[in-house]
Amino acid sequence: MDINITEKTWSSEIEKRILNQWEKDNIYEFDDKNTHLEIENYYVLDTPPPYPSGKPWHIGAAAHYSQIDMIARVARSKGFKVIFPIGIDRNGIPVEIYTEKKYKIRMRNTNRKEFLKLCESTLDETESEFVEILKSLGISANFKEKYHTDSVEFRTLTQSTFIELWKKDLIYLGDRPNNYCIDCGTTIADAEVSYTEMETKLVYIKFFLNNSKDFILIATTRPELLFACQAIIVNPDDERYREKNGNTLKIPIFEREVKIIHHKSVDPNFGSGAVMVCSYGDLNDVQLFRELNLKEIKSINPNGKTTEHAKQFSNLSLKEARSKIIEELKNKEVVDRIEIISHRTPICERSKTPIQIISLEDYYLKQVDFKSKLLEYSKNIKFYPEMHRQILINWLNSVSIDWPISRRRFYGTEIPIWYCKKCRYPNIPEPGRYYRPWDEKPPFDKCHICNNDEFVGEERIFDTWMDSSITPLHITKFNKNDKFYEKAYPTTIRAQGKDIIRTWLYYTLLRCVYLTGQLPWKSAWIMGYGVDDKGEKMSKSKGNVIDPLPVIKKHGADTFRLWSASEANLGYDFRCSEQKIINSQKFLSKLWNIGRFVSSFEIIEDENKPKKLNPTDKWILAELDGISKKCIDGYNELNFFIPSNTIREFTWNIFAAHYIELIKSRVYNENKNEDRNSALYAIHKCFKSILMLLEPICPFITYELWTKIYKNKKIISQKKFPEINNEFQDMEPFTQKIIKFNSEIWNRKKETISNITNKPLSLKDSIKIRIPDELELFKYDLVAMHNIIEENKN
RNA sequence: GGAUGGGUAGUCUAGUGGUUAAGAUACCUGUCUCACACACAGGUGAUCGAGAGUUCAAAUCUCUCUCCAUCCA
Repeated sequence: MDINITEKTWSSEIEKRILNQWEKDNIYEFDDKNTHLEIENYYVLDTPPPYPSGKPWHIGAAAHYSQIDMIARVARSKGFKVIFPIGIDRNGIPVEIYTEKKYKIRMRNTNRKEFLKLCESTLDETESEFVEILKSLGISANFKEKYHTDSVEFRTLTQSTFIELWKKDLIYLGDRPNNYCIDCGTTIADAEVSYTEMETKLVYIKFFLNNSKDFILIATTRPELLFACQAIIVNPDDERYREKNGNTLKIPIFEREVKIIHHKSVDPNFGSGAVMVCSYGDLNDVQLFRELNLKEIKSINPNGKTTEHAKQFSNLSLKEARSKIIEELKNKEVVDRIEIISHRTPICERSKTPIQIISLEDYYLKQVDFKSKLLEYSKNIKFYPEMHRQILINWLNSVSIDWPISRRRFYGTEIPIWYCKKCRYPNIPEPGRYYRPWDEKPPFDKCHICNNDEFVGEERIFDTWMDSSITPLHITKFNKNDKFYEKAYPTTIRAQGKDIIRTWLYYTLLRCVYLTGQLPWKSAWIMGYGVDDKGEKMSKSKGNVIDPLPVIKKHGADTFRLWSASEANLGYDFRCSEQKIINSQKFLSKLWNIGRFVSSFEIIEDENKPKKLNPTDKWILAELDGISKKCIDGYNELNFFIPSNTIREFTWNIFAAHYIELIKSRVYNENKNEDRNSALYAIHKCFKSILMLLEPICPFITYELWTKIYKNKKIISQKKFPEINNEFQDMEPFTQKIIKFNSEIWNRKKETISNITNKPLSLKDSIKIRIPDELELFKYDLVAMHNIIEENKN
């Protein structure tokens, strides 16, 4: 009866040793050789390639990856061969901005090759650290085949698939107004725009009716665009302006005439009820220019300066132009008043700069025409949880322009195009290798159109979503290993956060359906985000972001994983508080100590199951069946909230609190009789099941306890969930009765003051009480547990 | 303005028609009881956001309102 485990608490220090052991045993071997074509049941995960330069890392993201790993472990427990790739997303603006800051340089003033090198080394540094965190969390991904979205291989795929889409006539060059970030110097897609409330001046300007002293007031938040005004619109129902339709007004300073036009989109209650339409103040202006057939006046250059149309105010930054124009308006006494209002402003998601709308030539991928088809396709995706399907549907319904895919940046996959110097025709190379048109000669001699032999390489790169929208193709070896691709595609599941449904999920759907005619995945698992302790989203601007690194270091991976599982209900946001994390750690300690207790008794395996089981043991086995089913049901829904809380509740509040106390006298009994064996059988059966059920959530502690007590590595090599046979189902109703009776006795002892010690009775003191008839079956264990001296039945 | 999710003890979370609304944490009182003081036992604490309706029965279904979070105009 020795305790085999000496340490009194579970320490996360042990995790490092276990990780080494796993690496040595190569326990995820299949994952490493994922070209086993003879194996039938693949489970392919399409996981989010994390972007390594966003620091500090987000605690919600760490929880996210922990849970993705649980998906993989559940699949293994169900007997699937799991393909769990891990990619690192390295393309894009964040690393460029980070590098600019780090070296105090500007991208556009730096040699392109030099700049790319600096970005690469920045990424290498942060990546290795980042991968270590993922590994230390116990992520069972295939790190040996880790991929990078900026590798030659991946970029080849991005370019090849682009060329395929080009050949399908799905890409075109368009000169149209679009979201533009002055700071990043590039066009950006709607999906990359976010919004913030900003205080701004609402300027009331007098516009005079032609050659009269009558004027009407125009309220605008964009006075700097005055010179690009092409119309004034008013609501047709607005009494003030009903008569003015078709009249002309003179633009102050610039002395140009514009018409007043009725339009129902004007809110008469905002400002003065008269709105100037400029190219372009916002997306509404874009729509009005199209609808009213107005002639565009280019107001802002790509460098963020006013154009020559601004006359004496040209070549000024928007801020300068704004203040100078307001000043001049004041001088001319045409400013009626200025109000400060709070205004929802679109900003660049990456640089947080207000978005401008300007016209530039960019490449577009058609998507508007394909919307309804995608809606149809998406019906065949199973969503975990179902409620988040709506986010995709809403986004699909709101897509109104095609996807601009070209970016005027450096660190990304190059657009593989060479323009003929003579006829300007964009020549496209054959797919199959990685091209850098700004740095290399074209792989052809003559222009396809005019036979000229001089070319200019395209300098722009792709939107990074062009890379990450093909992860399902990359991981299934699309166009590389047809046999493997046939088996692995469509993948089993896409796991991601709900915040990137309109980007990553949507773009992947679009591109993969275009390229393969099939859905990229059978199901999509959508996680909510980690919010702060007040329930608000974490963001750098609010300053409430929690860095997971110190938390993981302090409490350990299993604690962190258990916390994440028991805090985050499927698809819902979850709060992050250290107190909750500490609670998870306490449970692991409890489990560890139950393990110490269990480990001190000999093991009776299933093949030696005693013929006759004691009722108490039957009862706990019945209870075990019940909670096993609940856990497995939760796992089937990929909702780790259910098993984590169910296991905790059972282990702590039933198994430890009641069952173990009930059987102590039998298992401590020196006589190795049948009753003792019955208890030993049941206690090990329960404990093994607890470990098996908890393994996907807490792989470290379950591995350690299993190998220590059961002296084999079955929990890893032969992973399975417990079988449920409902053998003793009729015992389940006793649970509440046993708990109630035990509680009664503990209460009674507490209320009774001992004559000897003058204190309440200790739990081991004897007590006179009558055992109710309904608990007659458990009499032996109850008497021993509470030291009951039975009262005679009258 | 629209969409989605939510409002349950001081705090967090479970609970989709049926006995005294569950758990965690915090707080209070005891106990070092041979696995565990990161523990054990006990206790205080909720008119289940507001109002109306359906029903024998509502935290749970319907409607209206209100507040919060997130996303989109």
